[in-house]
Amino acid sequence: MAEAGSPVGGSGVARESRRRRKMVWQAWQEQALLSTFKEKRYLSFKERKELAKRMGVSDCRIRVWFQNRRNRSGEEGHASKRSIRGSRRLASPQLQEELGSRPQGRGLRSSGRRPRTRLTSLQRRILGQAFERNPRPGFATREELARDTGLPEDTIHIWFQNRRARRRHRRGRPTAQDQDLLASQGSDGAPTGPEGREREGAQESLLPQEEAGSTGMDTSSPSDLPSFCRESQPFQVAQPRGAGQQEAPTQAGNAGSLEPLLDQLLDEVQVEEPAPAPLNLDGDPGGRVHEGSQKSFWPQEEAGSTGMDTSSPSDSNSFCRESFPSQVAQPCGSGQEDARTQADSTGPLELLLLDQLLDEVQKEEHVPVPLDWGRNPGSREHEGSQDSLLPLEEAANSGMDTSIPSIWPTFCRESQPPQVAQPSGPGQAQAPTQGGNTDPLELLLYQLLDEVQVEEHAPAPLNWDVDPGGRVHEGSWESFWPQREAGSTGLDTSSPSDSNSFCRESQTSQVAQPCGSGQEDARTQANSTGPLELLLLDQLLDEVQKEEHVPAPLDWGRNPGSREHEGSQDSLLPLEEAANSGMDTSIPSIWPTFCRESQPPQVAQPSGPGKAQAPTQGGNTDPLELFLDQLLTEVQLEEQGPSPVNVEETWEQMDTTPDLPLTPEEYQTLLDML
DNA sequence: CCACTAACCTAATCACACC
DNA sequence: GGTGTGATTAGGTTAGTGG
Repeated sequence: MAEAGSPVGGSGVARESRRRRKMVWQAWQEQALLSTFKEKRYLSFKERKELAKRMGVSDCRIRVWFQNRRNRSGEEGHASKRSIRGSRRLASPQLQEELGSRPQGRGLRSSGRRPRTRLTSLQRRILGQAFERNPRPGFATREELARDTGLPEDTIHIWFQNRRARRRHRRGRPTAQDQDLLASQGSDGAPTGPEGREREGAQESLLPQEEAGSTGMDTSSPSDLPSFCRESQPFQVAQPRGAGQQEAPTQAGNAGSLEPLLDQLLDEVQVEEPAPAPLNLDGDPGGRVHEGSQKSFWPQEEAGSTGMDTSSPSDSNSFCRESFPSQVAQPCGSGQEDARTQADSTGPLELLLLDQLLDEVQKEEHVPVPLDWGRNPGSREHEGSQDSLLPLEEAANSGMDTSIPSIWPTFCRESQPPQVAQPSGPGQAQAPTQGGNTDPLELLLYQLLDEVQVEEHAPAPLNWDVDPGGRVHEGSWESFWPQREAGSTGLDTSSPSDSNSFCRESQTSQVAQPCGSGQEDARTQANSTGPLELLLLDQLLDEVQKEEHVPAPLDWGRNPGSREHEGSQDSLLPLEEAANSGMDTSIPSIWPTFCRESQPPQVAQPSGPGKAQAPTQGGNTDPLELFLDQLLTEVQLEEQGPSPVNVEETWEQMDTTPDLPLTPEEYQTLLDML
């Protein structure tokens, strides 16, 4: 979501955090929050959603803010927040009720709560498996799961909280043995605090044998090695402390009977595959956690070397750290660690077989087991929350574009405002095929690009009305409530249903947030899920488009320079400046880049490399492919050694392709950019 | 270093669906 | 009514940021 607030963490190369990027409220936002808080200390789900929508942030931010605010303003009418544990409850509902500040009093009416999410078996399975791997997923992992399941990240978060709580509850307090063990590890039994947390994580992680045993497994088997061992996660040692171990995978068991067994089996299959990244000792199996791992960042230099704009404001680091959903299809699993290790180590077939086995055991009939559903969310489309997902048919009946590639889950399509989800938008995936191009590389390129685009360009309609003209960012609280203003701009301000909105929300974070852990995600995923060529060629297309003064909306997902304007108000590019930079400013600035994208760029595209946007008519001797291959080769050669590209020679070759009217100078420029 | 505070945690509880 | 589980709460901790 294009949150109107700004992220913090712009200074220097900050570490990637397992946490959601910290929000820095703008003055007007804070004013809005305070004002609302004065009136109501508790917001119903709808109110929260509404406020979030108006403020251009996700509602979980609102929830957290109110949570913290209540917690810190106890003196305003509450018993001290420092009240002892036992009396904790006295300060809550009843007191709130007395104060009359809680809307529903005891027992929130259903209308005041988020509609209960009904998880499908598949979603449960996904989450369950993720939980097995890591009961405390970090933000990035939760985002991954959110994408995989089609659930809001917030819901994922809550699910994990509940799951942990219930597991603890079922296990009961640590046994004397456990306590002895813990004591031997220097724990003091406190449930919280740095040591407490660490120990708690250890506690969870030290129980698997017991659980494995309870499932009837041979606990002496090497396969019982905790997942953190298999994942080379010495979190008990390497994890500094506190939340640092949140991502540390534990192999705490599933309370179920057969499921853990099968999950374990799945793990073993994975273990048999190539060894997991052993270098990631920072608690992130795939280097995703970024806890001290330089590699896990999107290094400026790397970005620069790819031609990305690395001159972005200091904030760029932080906004890049933001949630970043991997724009490219992710492998299944709990998180990015899967994206890197599991993706490599677990074949879809294995997942399929095991999933099927799981299905049979669970007698979950009629649940389609997608082949590598992690990469093909389309299979999951119908698996989403019943409350929140709009059935495809319904979406189609409502006039929505349902032809968007299956990579985009239903909730995404749902969020595509009709005026946005036009054929030429993300749906460009069809363009090449419509053009009759049968070139496999190009088709692949288009396909992958479109899938990436579709994910990257998920619209955040909820928030556009917040800032139709960028005014919201000017800090006027008075002008903040935007509904009517948005309406006056002609934007669709019709309030979506709650379920829709929170679905959209789950995705907006994927959209507007440029690229978060993301930047590297985009890159690594591109690397991991697509051919290397994709990245290079994609970049090339970007540059060509820029060169030709064609905005490259398709790629802002990989181009922080352009994506910045989606996020914080600090990074909004004035129209003027945008115009000067060659951007298409004929479209209202509020309309995200991908909207401009819907103005068929492929039509306006001149010939040449830029025509990659449009299907070529050629056959196997497709000039685009020749051209791109040539460039790719040259780029690779250039990377390998100092041997300069022979422009003239290349040009001669290119010259044989009638559709590439680049001059040698232009071509050289192109190469330079690469 | 310290204050501030968003993000996160646990524990308890509510609310609702399902049996 | 019991159970399971998603959602919410209070109260506390963690960690990033800025003074």
